[in-house]
Amino acid sequence: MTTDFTFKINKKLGDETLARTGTIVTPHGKVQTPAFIVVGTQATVKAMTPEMVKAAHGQAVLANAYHLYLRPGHKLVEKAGGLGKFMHWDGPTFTDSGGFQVLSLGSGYKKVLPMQSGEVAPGETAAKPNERHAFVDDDGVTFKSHLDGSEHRFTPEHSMQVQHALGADIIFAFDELTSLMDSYEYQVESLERTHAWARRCLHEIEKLRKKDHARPYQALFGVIQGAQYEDLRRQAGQFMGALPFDGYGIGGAIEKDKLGEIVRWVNEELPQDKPKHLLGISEPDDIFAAIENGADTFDCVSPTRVARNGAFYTYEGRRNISTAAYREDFGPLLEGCECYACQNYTRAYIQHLYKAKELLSATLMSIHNEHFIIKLVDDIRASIEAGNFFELKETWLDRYYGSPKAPRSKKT
RNA sequence: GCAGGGUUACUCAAGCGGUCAACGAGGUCAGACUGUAAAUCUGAUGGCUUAGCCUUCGAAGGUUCGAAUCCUUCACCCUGCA
Repeated sequence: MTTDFTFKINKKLGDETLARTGTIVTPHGKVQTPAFIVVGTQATVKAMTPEMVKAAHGQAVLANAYHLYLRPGHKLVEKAGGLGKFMHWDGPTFTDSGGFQVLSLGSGYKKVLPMQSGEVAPGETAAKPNERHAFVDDDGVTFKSHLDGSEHRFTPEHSMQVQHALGADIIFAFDELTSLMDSYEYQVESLERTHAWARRCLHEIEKLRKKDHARPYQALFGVIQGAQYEDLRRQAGQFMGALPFDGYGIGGAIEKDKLGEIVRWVNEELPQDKPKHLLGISEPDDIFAAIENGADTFDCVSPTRVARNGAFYTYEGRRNISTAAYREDFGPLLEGCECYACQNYTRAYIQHLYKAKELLSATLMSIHNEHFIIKLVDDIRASIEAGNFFELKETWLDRYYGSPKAPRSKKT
């Protein structure tokens, strides 16, 4: 079995930061980092074809093991020739482990993913047992399917088997994602569990790699948890850093104000020569903060979700297309933008599509938003190469968050 | 001409003596969305000097402590019978 997965650092910004550029090589192609990885949970980037994703300069796509296990089934995807072949995406692919659903269907059920600390009694979790769809124990997680209520069990071994069948180039260890609403005591307990699971994932993937040695190598990324606590994050970085993962995910409950710090804590403990993926983040200020502190890749549902719900990115902040001001605006979503939507359609037309609930508005807005965030990360990569990262950061963020009417991202 | 039914806010539509500035839906306006239970959710939607006040339920008059709700007349619409 050959390890056709490598990561090479191309350029470090300097000694004062952890920012760097690099190249991840996978069996399905390269990813130039920093890179924004487009999310396609159910083996589709919602409202977009893979060709559109490519045209928006998407380098890789991330799908979800939990969703594909439930439907259409990981075995079916395997029969189809794997995730990429199944969805007609020939570039690099990632899969998430189902760990996020431990939170979204469990502790954080109906609470989304709060980016601020809450107050919960010691030992408590955010959601009460009777209001959740996922139940964690030391061995794994029992889910009630959001599709039909049927019961399913995910263990670290099972997540590896599912992700192995899906066949993505980069897969994630099964972790427990906690909420900032959970108590410190619970975070400690959960972290121990995630670490025990990490070892089991490594063990299982080794078995699977040996069994199917002819298959392309799947890189396994361990996930760093520890919520908003420096001691836990550093401890997690040390523990996971000592294990033979191909890269690392930085996940879980991240307090927005501390995002840069948290990424730094973790990256100061982890081996420098491994790629770091920050899970589920794409707000511009967060991206700058994360890259400055050593994150190499990101993924996030936000660009497409927000697009479907009528918001689009501009250099002056995020705007809602439905607003009356755009009714007779015959300019593009963003002046000068090179995406397909901006090259061919007007705000007035897209507003009409959105208000008429026409599917095409989701497509056009998604194309624009993905293009915008991908380009932001691409521009940041170029600025690191050129040595003007901090100039870009200052002017870009000032314009985005400082412009009138721009909705400032929540600071609480 | 006779008999019956109807007219409520931008639209549709509840209400049938006080708890009604008036349910609900749509529309409109604004906002949120960070490893997707999300093409979803939240708020506002008569006016104002907004913990209160003022003006509204086809029009005018009346009954009543009190009327969108009851009575009278008028206007317009619908359905039968002539």
